[in-house]
Amino acid sequence: MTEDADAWNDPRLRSSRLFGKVHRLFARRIDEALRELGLRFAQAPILAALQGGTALSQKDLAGIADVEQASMAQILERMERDGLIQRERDPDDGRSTLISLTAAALARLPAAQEAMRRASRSALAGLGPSEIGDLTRLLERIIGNLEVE
Amino acid sequence: MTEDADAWNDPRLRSSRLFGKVHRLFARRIDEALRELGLRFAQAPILAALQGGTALSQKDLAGIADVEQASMAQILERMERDGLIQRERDPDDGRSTLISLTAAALARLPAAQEAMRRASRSALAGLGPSEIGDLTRLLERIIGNLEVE
DNA sequence: CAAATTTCAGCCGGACTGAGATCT
DNA sequence: CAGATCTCAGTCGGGCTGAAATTT
Repeated sequence: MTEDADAWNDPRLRSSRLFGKVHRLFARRIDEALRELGLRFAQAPILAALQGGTALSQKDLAGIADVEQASMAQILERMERDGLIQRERDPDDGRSTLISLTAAALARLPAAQEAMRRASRSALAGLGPSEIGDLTRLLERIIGNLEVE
Repeated sequence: MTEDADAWNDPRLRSSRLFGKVHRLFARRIDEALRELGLRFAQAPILAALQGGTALSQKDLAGIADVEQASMAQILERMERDGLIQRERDPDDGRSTLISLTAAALARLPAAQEAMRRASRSALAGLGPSEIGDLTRLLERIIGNLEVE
């Protein structure tokens, strides 16, 4: 109740909190949908990239998922523990490991896709295609602002 | 390249990834702005709630910041370690602790506010007030969808 | 005493940084 | 040797569950 109390209510500052909240709730909703398949939201970009039996390096996957390599290493470690991926030494480059999905993971892909689509449809219920387009464009403009440093 | 490859590109599914990215980049930008003050983005709701010397319980702060109580306990633990808050037993309810900002934290509030406002202005550069309003409303509708079970 | 509230303790998954090891 | 790739260690901000302490 000091004289600058409402400066904390600047609309830009308020929106900064909303992104985290939407992200948390959205991820939780998708995780719930994937739980019975033994999969997680964070694994989605990997599943998509390696569908059909493709094999990629840890670095490639980090680039695709847009996370740091160390983060990707942790995710892959858990996926290996859970029998979703296998690693093999790259015959052409001894520094690198080639990662691919196991048969068990491949078999779950169609159901995973369907579960994720259902979850994201329910999250965005009531938003028309044009609103989703607007939202996506706004988010991408903000990302553009934040990626220049 | 299987026949369902483009199902991973559903606009709703793609947008689900954008929230996390915006949140990460936005939080990093604000953290950078606050670093010289020894503060963090996650502490902002606490700083706002306790400005002016208010004292609140851990549970109240968790509700205000919209995180679980256990998460708030960790944030407060770090803030106490860094000399930003002090705890005292609530005289009216022995189960509860009253948390308030130290003088050192109070002194940094105006600069922190200014740094956060500058950072969020740069993150949302090029977006007019009506676009920020649209964005906020869309985010709140999504949160509404995700909060009903 | 039983029930409710608050906090604490431990584990998990996801992300970052920075430093080191290993291979090209 | 320089550069690329991966590993390792530490930190952070979230989540969950279950136990302990204290009131009501």
